[in-house]
Amino acid sequence: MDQKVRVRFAPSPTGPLHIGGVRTALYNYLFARQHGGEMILRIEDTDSQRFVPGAEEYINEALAWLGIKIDEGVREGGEYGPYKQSERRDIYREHVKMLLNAGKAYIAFDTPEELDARRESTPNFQYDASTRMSMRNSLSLSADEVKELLDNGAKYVVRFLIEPGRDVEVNDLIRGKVTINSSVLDDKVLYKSADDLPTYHLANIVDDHLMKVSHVIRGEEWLPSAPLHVLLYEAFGWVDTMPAFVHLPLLLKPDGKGKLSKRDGDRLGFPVFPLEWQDPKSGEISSGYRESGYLPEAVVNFLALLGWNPGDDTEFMSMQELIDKFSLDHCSKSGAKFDFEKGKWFNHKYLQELPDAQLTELFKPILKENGVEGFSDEYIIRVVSMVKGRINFVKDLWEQSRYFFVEPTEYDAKSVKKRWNEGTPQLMNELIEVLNGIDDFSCASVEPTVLGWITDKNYHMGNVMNAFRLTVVGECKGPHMFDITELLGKEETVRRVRLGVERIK
RNA sequence: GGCCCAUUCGUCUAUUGGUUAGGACGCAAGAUUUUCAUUCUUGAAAGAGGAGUUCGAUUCUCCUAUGGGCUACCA
Repeated sequence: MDQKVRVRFAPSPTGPLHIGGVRTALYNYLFARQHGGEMILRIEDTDSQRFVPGAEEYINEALAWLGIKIDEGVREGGEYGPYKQSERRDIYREHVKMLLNAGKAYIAFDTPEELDARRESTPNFQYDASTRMSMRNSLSLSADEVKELLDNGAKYVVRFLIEPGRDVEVNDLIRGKVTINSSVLDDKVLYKSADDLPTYHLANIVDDHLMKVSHVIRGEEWLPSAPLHVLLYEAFGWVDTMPAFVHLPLLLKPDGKGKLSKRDGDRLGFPVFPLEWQDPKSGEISSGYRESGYLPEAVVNFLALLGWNPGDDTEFMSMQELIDKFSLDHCSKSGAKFDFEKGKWFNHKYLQELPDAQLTELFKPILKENGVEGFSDEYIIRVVSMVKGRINFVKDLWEQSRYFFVEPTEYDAKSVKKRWNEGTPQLMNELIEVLNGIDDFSCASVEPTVLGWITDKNYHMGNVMNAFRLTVVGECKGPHMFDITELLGKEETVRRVRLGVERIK
């Protein structure tokens, strides 16, 4: 690569960053890091109508949480700023003027209402070479008329003049050559006088050029307008430094039709946003991966594999490994359905890798929420090490281990029916005596004693042990029984067996 | 409707003209166990359809079908 790699992630602050956007950011980041290049975060706030307060902060926080580091941006600074499009108005005005003076763009006065009316009356209406002379613009109107409208402060837009009948080629690094005829393109609005802002297309091209972007890596939804962008580079005379285009396949709904959207999360019960988000207007809350107990490393790993693979069977990769292995050659061309189950599995695996002490720190706030206090770190760490194998999320820790902190108040009906019969209370009373006779309550000491008692009396191992478990845990599940009793201690264990005898019917 | 992109197990994907079409999630069965889970082993499961090109196509070309995207003074 003769040119320094510079990529950009350019979200618009119209809401929380979507998980598909996160993946685009991630691929940009991996590509930049691998090539020793730079990553720019540009805020594309050219739609004053859809601006949502808090969205920009959300984007920063989400990327930081995931470990996607930005080199240049609104907060980071850089020599090609400002990095927020609403602060680049002068630049855009100047470039619009360049196009206008060169005769590559023109001024149009048609109001939104007029355009709607035209679309209504003409099927498949398109503002292009075939129709522009019947509209109200600087091409169809006389110079005097145009001047008068302008002098009177009429609202206008600037449209790109597209020559029909030309095959425009876009060279996409994932898809290869994509050709489209310019006749199917319309004279896109480049600038609106109403808010003195450009539209995406103009701002995008001007900024990418000025910011010396080498690779435009973005979602596939931009592929149809890529030829327009190529034409814009031509119109400005920037073809020599035009960036390479990469259009990533989309993330699709898990259950069928369309691309993954905001609503799918709540409908299907998984987050589509990295962080929890509360809509400032409606107050509606959308769940986030962070709040749902996902580890950022797991989210990154899982997301990286949705549309890319390392070319072998490797599945677990740290950010650094992803950076080393990433390649556009191994990006897939087709959309990927979002498989939430696999995401869960990734989190499970990453949770197992986490040191117990660290998991414990994540668990503590949840304990507090459930009103549990006064247990030592050492105790919690031992609990965590015992039950972590059965969790997918940090929050699962509570359900899997609550009996270590509070006595059971209910006993699982199914287990009671299966494991508790008339003779059981008597059996448990005997067990209490056996337990009372043991001084050293470690697993190594209690286990042989209790098992020996069962064998000597010729009792049924399964019946006794399951009933025992029922009184201590509340249901027939959990780690090795004598590991539980060791941690609970003699007094508490005996107390629970007694309570069980009283309560279970 | 028009234009563009795509199409391998249910899902994510490997295989870039010659493979018993591989792996992972999920699912099922078995092993282990005093329980549940973990874990381990095994299993079922795929190249959309039709024409070409070729000695040979999942792989190349075309058509059809299906899916997706775009078609705003949104990005």
